[in-house]
Order: sequence, then structure tokens, then C-alpha cells
Amino acid sequence: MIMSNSVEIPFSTTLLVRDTCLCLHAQRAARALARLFDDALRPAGLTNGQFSLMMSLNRPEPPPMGPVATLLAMDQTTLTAALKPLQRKGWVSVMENPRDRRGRLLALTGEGKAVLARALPIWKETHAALDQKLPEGSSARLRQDLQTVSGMTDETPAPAGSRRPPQGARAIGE
Amino acid sequence: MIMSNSVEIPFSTTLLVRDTCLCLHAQRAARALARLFDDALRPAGLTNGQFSLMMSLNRPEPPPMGPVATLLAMDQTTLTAALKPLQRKGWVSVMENPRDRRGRLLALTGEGKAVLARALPIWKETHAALDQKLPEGSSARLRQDLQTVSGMTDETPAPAGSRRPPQGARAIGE
DNA sequence: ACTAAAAAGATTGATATCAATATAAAATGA
DNA sequence: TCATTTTATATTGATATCAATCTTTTTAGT
Repeated sequence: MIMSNSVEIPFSTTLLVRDTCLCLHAQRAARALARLFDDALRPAGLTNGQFSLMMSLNRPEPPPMGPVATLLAMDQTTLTAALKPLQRKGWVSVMENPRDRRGRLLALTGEGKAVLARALPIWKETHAALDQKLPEGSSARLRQDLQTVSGMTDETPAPAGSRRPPQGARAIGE
Repeated sequence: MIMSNSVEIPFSTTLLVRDTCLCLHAQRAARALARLFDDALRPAGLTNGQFSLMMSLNRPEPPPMGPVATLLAMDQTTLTAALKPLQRKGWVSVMENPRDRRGRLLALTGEGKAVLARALPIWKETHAALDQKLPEGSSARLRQDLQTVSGMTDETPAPAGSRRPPQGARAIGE
């Protein structure tokens, strides 16, 4: 009886995927960098994600949630969840937008700003040390390439039935 | 009364961090790529992480957990958790290592191999499309740079009291 | 062999992540 | 205005992620 065993993937293919998959490489680097910054920021009471989120809220005008989620390239529901512990700690305030009662406006509290200010020098040191350890030019090039990848996945040609509707502008400045 | 308000971080600093932080860029790219591959692999019943994990188990000899966790640059406890749904679905078997009863040996089941085989062409198409959308040469360069970053954070000079002890070799091949 | 130290995983608790879905408010069109 | 659609966000459920801690087993030192 011929029960095909042809579902076997050759080991060479495994090695190929391991070595070439950009998604895998990105996840690994993201995890490694997250640990690096989480460790460094721990004395400040922040994770890398919380640092990035709070830093993105340090603006002249409190932004609504959508643009912040887009800026961080995260799902809107992830942002809702990520805000919870920061609200609980009193570092971020989430208020109703008086001009559009569906929306929320996000802002750092005074204490939130203080926490962020204490974390900033740690970020600077950690990032400087990282830059230094990388081969000359790697840092800027990597940043550029990562930005390209992040941006690319947004710009789906929107085939008339896309599940995820646009969420407005993603820029902080300009 | 002079209550210093000097905890204010200038907006220009926020813009600097947004534009230069490699950790933030890596997290964003990782999230974007994860969504891309998760969407593509959904019909196969796998997430990008499950695909990578299962592919890393497609070897001649069932590996123990430590090296697999190291290969994926994830915490050992994360691997334990990530295996649960795959075990439940009967795609991965976790057996005691007869030669070291502390350890486990990880292997794909027949059904796991079949699932992986069905996912492989999706990965190929998705990755090819991604490569094509990237500027010429970006893909290989990005892969190289990401690898450098992932590797770097391991090689801590181990200051005689490091919390995370070494976990053995990380290579699949050679 | 015995004890101390090291190694391999598992468990718990907190946060992060996203899909699917729900709710409420605003915008649009007739 | 009123019904429909769109937009902005929240909720639920499942998985992912890691720190802290625990158990079991092996290894080293004596």
C-alpha cells in the first residue's frame, strides 16, 4: 500500500528558511533588543515598549489613539491594552476628546514626564553603547532598512475589501 | 517658591528618539512582518512564530529545548509556553530525554510535518513577494545586519554574576 | 558515596499582541 | 431629519513574552 510519505521537508530547506527568513531574523533581533533595553530601563520602572509609547506621547498637543497606534505599527487594541498599566500607575491620562466624543486624547501626567525624564539618560547610554558595538555604518543603514520594511506592509494596494481601514496620518512631526 | 519643572523633555528630543531608536524600529518592523506572515499563513493554521519554531524542529535528530530557545533568541520559558498549543494540536511531541532525564527532546509528529509542508509554499511566496518589494540588495543586507544585532546581545562579557547562564550552542547545522 | 553547585525545564504572574466582535458617536446621503 | 455608513475605541479570548522562582537531575569536588 502506497501511503505517500512525501510530506517530509528536507533538512536543507530548514537551513535555507533559517538563514533567509526576514521575519524570523526580525523577530529574533526584536526580542534581543527588547531584552537589552528592558534590562537597562528596569531601574527606571519602564519596559522598552512603555518607553517608546510614553516618548511618543511627549508632544505639544495630546494625540488620539489611532495615530499613536499607527506610529508604533501596532494594532489599536494592543495600544488600548498597553495603556492600562500606565494609566494605573498614573503616568498617562486618557481623556475624552471634547470635539469628538468617540475619541480619546492621550497625555503624559506630571509624574509620567518625570519617569520619562529619568529614563531618557538610560536610553541614551544604552543606545550609544549599542551603536558603538555595531560595525561602522550599520546603525544608520539598519534603521533605514527597518523603516522601509515597516512602511511597506502598510501600503497595501487596498483591494477594495481590506479588513483594516486606514487610521490617518502616522507622523509625529510635520 | 521654586518647584523645578525641569522634568519637561523637549519635543525635539522626542523626535530624535523616534527617528533614531533601533529598538523601536526593530519592534515596529517585527510587528509589521509578523502581521504580514500571520495573514499569509493563516490558511495553513500557523502563525509566523509557530512556523519558525516548527521549521527549526525539522532536523535529523530531535533537539533539546535550550538550543532551540537560543536559536530563536527567546527565553526558555517562552518556548515552554509556545510549545503548548502545538502539543495540544498534536503537531509537536515533547518527550523525556532518556540520556538526561532533566531534558526534553522536541520532534514534529507526522501531522506536524504535513502542516509544515502545506505552509512552506505560502512562506516561499510571501517571502519572494517581500523580497521583490524591497529595494535591490536590501533583503540580504538587512538580514546580515539583523543577525549582527541578534548575536551581539548574547555575547555579554558575562561579568561573573550574570543572571542568565549560557544555554549551549545555537546552531542547527554545522 | 556525599554534598554542593550547576543545568534543564516548568510554573506563576504580569504585560504584549492580535483577531473577532461590539459599542458609540460622527459623517453622509436621500 | 433620518437611515446608513464610517470612524474611534473597547472587550474578549488566545497566544507570546519575560522575570522570578521552583523542582528535578546531573555534575563536580571532596
